[in-house]
Amino acid sequence: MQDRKIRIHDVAALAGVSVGSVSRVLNRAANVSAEVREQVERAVAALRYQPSHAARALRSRSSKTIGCLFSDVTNPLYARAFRALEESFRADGYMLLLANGLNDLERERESLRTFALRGMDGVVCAPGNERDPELIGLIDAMSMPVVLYDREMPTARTDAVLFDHVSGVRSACTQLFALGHRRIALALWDADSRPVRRRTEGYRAAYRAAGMEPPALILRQPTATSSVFDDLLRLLNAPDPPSALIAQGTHTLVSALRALAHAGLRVPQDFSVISIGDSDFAQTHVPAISVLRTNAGHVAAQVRCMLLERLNGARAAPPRKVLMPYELEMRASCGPPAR
Amino acid sequence: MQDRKIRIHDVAALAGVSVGSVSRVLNRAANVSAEVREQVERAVAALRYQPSHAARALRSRSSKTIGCLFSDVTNPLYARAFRALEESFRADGYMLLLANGLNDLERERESLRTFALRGMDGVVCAPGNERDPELIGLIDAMSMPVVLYDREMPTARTDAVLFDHVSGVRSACTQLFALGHRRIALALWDADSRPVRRRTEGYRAAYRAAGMEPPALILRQPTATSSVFDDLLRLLNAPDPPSALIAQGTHTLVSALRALAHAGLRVPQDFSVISIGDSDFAQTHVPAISVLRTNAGHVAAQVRCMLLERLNGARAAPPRKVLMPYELEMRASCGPPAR
DNA sequence: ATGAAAGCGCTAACAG
DNA sequence: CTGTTAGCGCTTTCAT
Repeated sequence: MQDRKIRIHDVAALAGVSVGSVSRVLNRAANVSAEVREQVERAVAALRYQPSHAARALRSRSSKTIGCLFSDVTNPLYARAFRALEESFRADGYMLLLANGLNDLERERESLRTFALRGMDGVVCAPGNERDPELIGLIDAMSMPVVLYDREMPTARTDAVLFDHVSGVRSACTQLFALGHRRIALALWDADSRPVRRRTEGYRAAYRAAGMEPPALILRQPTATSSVFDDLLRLLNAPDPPSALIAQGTHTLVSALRALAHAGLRVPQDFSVISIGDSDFAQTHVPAISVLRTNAGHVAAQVRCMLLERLNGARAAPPRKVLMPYELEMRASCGPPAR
Repeated sequence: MQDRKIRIHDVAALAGVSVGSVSRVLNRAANVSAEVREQVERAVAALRYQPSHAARALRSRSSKTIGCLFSDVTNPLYARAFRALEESFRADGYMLLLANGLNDLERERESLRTFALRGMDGVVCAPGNERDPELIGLIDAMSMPVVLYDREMPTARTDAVLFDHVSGVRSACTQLFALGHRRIALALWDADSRPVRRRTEGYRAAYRAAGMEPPALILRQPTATSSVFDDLLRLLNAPDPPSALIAQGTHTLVSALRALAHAGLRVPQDFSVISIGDSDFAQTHVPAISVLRTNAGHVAAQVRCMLLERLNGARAAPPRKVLMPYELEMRASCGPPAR
């Protein structure tokens, strides 16, 4: 059985001090004599005292909990983000409530409402839809600080960490240009989301910066789990086929590799591949697949920093948007084009 | 801004009733006249009243929160489990606090302590180590109901949902026997965990039941992400090679497929493959890989049921262990052996 | 620096 | 069936 009946009062009694002093020792640790502190700590240890979280939350108006609203933890991107966030908030005594939005507006609204209701100290969220007015209104109305995770919402006056998709894709293209590639295919999901829009932007920017017209080699999948097999094969059999591919997501990557094998193309001798987003698969594939990836730890540290700053006073400061860089890790899947 | 100042008192005033009545309307909804209820509901709506979760938790001793301790959400198995649990508890107003144990004993202990401290109404956990005495002690000492997720802990007197690894692997073997296979390799991680032990057991049982001696075709990887490439290749080049493989985890599966391709074996014409655990990869691979899988939704429903039953009185009932069946979904990766 | 006392907002026990 | 009241366990003034 848990020692569920030991209250701060008992500790005070055993230590021979007042409950106020015990509370002071437990919390800010200022204005307490060394003597009292020691007595209290001894009593706490002896009784195995554990302060009641609920009482604390009620009185201090802080639940020491961060609400996370992601579309789906089953997506490794968010699973890693969650793990990193948990890690970065752990030392501060925060725990994370996780809710899956599943791209369902009503669900996302409900989760946000629940977060408000439960008095989350902060919220990090990545809604499926960046433009729903009700969702924006809800976020703007949140009384606790919110950080948007790679989302930009029209009028939401909140902080955001944004992945630098433009530079990421641009540098991948530039890298491939340097190897001699001129026709690079880009496979994305067809969602009208910031990441997809920005990646397209980076792709075009790279071509323009290199003095070329962006080619019509962008493949758009309807969902994250649809195959690019047929589409890529068509491109490969058309005149003037691509010699390289930048593919978003493991799923796309796998089906693309299958299409390449089917077409009799070897990686990297005949065709180069870069994946957006790292995975065990990309790492252990033979040849290992080059990837464009963000550092979940860095991103989480940034989120933590923004949230804690707001919590420590800067509630009304203007919203900040921080751009997180992509790293391009070149592995064996890239080489000069065949010829 | 959130309407953070509206208290139950305000609602009572507006509705012209007492706070007690408001509370009754909000909660059990018994012993309230239709008239009062309507007044209260009107007032709640008008004021957009949201009861304070902290106050509720403090007074009613229920946080409406379930703690989940999994080794790593980054593992799709647990990500899916979490999502299913969230779904099954949502309707009851529970939210889930998720902690990653990362197979680190100290971390797991700390998470469990935090769960206790924060007054979780229930806990579902899958510790990395099933035998650590301190962890067992901690779990036994939890004051709220705990459900072990595919773990068996020596003396922990808690409920558990257990996957039926024995029957699962046995049926996979039997299925392969029926196709004509006699030499089936089994690739597992080398963890001394219940799942691994049970799978081995099922494998042996299948052979014995078929009147054969279990062959020395079990491969053990040190970690979940190590490759089986070399080991499988060695087996394939040895005398009397296997004609089928049952592989645990996507990682193992991928490296195994690579080894098969390397050895010039086609799936399923020359070699059959069954994966333990489903994945996008298994589904979209060509040929699609047969899988042994559990239904996360059913499992979650079972967990919910066990937890709620305890919460509704049966606190002291003897611990129950429920075996969850594996489903064998045969896909294109299996066929009769070559010859 | 410390103690006493006043709540935080709600539920539950008890009157009526 | 409804109102009143006493806390849940803690933090935080306010005196001292």
